Amino acid sequence: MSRQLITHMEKFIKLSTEHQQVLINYVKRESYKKKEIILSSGDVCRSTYFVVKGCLRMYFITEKGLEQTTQFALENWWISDYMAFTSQTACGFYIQAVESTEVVVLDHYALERLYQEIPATERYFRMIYQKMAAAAQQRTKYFQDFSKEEIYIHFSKSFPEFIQRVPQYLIASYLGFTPEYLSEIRKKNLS
Amino acid sequence: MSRQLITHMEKFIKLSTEHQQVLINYVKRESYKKKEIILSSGDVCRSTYFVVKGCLRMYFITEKGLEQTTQFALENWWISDYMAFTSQTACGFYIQAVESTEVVVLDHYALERLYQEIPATERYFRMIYQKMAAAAQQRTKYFQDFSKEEIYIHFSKSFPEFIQRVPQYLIASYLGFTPEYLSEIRKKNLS
DNA sequence: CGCGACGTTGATTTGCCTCAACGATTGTGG
DNA sequence: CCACAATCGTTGAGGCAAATCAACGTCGCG
Repeated sequence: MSRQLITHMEKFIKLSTEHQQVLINYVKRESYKKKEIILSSGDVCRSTYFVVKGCLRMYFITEKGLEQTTQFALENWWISDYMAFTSQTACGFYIQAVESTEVVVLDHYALERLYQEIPATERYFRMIYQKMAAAAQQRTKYFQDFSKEEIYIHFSKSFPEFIQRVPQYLIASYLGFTPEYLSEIRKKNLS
Repeated sequence: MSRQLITHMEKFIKLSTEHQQVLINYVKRESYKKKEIILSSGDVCRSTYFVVKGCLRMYFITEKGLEQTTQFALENWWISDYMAFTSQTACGFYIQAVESTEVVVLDHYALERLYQEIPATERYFRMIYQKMAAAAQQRTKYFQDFSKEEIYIHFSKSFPEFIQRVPQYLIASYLGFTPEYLSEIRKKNLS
């Protein structure tokens, strides 16, 4: 149900039952199987996705032809290509289900209507984007401060659930190094 | 004057002259000389800064004791440690003037009042943070896709004004490599 | 004019990648 | 339910991009 999105929004703003109904009418629910592609590079990015259950990842294809993961989204996270979503143009990323995943889909047109009909949603997304900007600053800091080995150790302590749920080669791809090197790091740090 | 901030906001939202006055009463104007520190790591991050004229940079001190630049802010950009600003806690970055710089300062308390008194500001900042999130995604992509040499070439083409205004060792620090290596790249690519 | 900040150059070192090969585990069709 | 294939993780040899270290120009400013 879209209930979970409403619960999440109510951590930030109040929504009357009437407004909740408006919201529900504007969103879609979708399910994806493991490895299914939700959005392809080159498509117009019409939607932003809220993960209800499961895990998505965002990646792109490098000049050398490798998949490079840039983000994961677990439960209660939003994910999209925000540059392409904002301008409703072709996006430069893929979004794929890491596990079988249920999402709430909010498309650009519906969101603009929401902002008009429920001004409080403007506040909600202001806070969500603010958290994203903050997280990006922290991420930049860690990536510049630490060696690849330290990045892995820091990541595995900060987000142990990812180590459980996500295959190692995707972790490596996200952290910016090769599966081989990750393997070496793990051997050195076995506890 | 704070006029420039209002002009910037009016690219995104409408403000009555009355609201403009409210805004002006909530912000401060400040000037900083070249190399002056605006915010220190460890301070509570009470404000967000809008650059009217000049250039600021954000950096932190690495474990090895080096200054690592994470962001620049030219005219019409906002800058702050958004994690620390949101929670009103000690920040992990420094903000320093690269040139002599004039800013509009908006502190946390004033901003909360603004959101209440002028709901449209919520929309404005939603859009600003959304742009930041989008920019962070693009930046992550470039940094993972390109070699350091390609990063420099891409950066110097995308933001030629930085190459003019900002000393090379700060560019190097921002792009994540040493001044020596930057020098080598420049020699190879002189046109 | 002199000093400190900035940029350059070259020799050496290293963190991490590339490539290739081989186990282990998972999934799938017969 | 087994055989076989694909996917995933590990290991090791060799190589390269970029860092480190040290020394030396050069420019702008007090």
